Amino acid sequence: MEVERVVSALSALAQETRLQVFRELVKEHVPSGESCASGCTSVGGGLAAGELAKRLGVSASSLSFHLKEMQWNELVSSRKEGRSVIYSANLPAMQGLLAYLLEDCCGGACGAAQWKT
Amino acid sequence: MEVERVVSALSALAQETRLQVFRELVKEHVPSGESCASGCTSVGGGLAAGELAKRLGVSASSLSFHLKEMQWNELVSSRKEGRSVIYSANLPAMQGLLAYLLEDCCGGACGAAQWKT
DNA sequence: TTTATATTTCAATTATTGTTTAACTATTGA
DNA sequence: TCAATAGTTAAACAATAATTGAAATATAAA
Repeated sequence: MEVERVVSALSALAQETRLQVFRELVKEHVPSGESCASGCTSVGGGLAAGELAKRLGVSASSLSFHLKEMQWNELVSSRKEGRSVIYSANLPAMQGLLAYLLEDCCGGACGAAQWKT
Repeated sequence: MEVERVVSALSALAQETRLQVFRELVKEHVPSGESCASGCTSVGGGLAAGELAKRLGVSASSLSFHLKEMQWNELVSSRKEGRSVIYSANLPAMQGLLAYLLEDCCGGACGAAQWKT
């Protein structure tokens, strides 16, 4: 991963609303392959933009701005469902970012911290 | 770690010059307890502000601005040596940040990614 | 259809960041 | 002491980023 992309991805997380968005979406994540329990409303996991806005207490348009930023950086992806847009966390992207920081910014120097598998 | 501090630390890394500074400093890191090889100029590891500025090709004052930001976020620390100020990476802080992201932002969901010890 | 809901887009505005230049402080060495 | 070196600070400016409110788009429901 080149420094420029890393900086961009970090910027996408370095903002209160966006970090909260990511945390909410991780909570709602449903591992691919697994089906969710009965009563589950959003097949495939994720949250509608409106639900996110409600939970975080931000305006729809402000949230939309932030989601766009995160999507550009591939931290989240979206799908349309009815009249909602469901956003979900892109965990592999986060893994990639963490792997870079661990390897390139902690290096061998960060003895205790290792990436397992 | 509370979200606010995490956002602040991420912001400190989410900038080209500052990320490069951190990478340079990690390269120059000398694990505490270990002494460096003969010919080693900077006992304790780290780099002088001027040397950093030269390597990254930024002005002294601009670098100083960025170093202050990083120091505020405890990503680097400094000591005075003669008329130089030697900066070094604060790896435990980086570890803490990565631990937070791994646990709170990848959660159980980030199956493959684990923090070892 | 018409109306209501969900979300995005745009323009205007405000707030936050980063760069530059010049002045300032501290330390060393002639 | 005086000049040179190493860094920091502060003010002015430029560039980016975030919020707001209104208008636009798309889908669903009456």
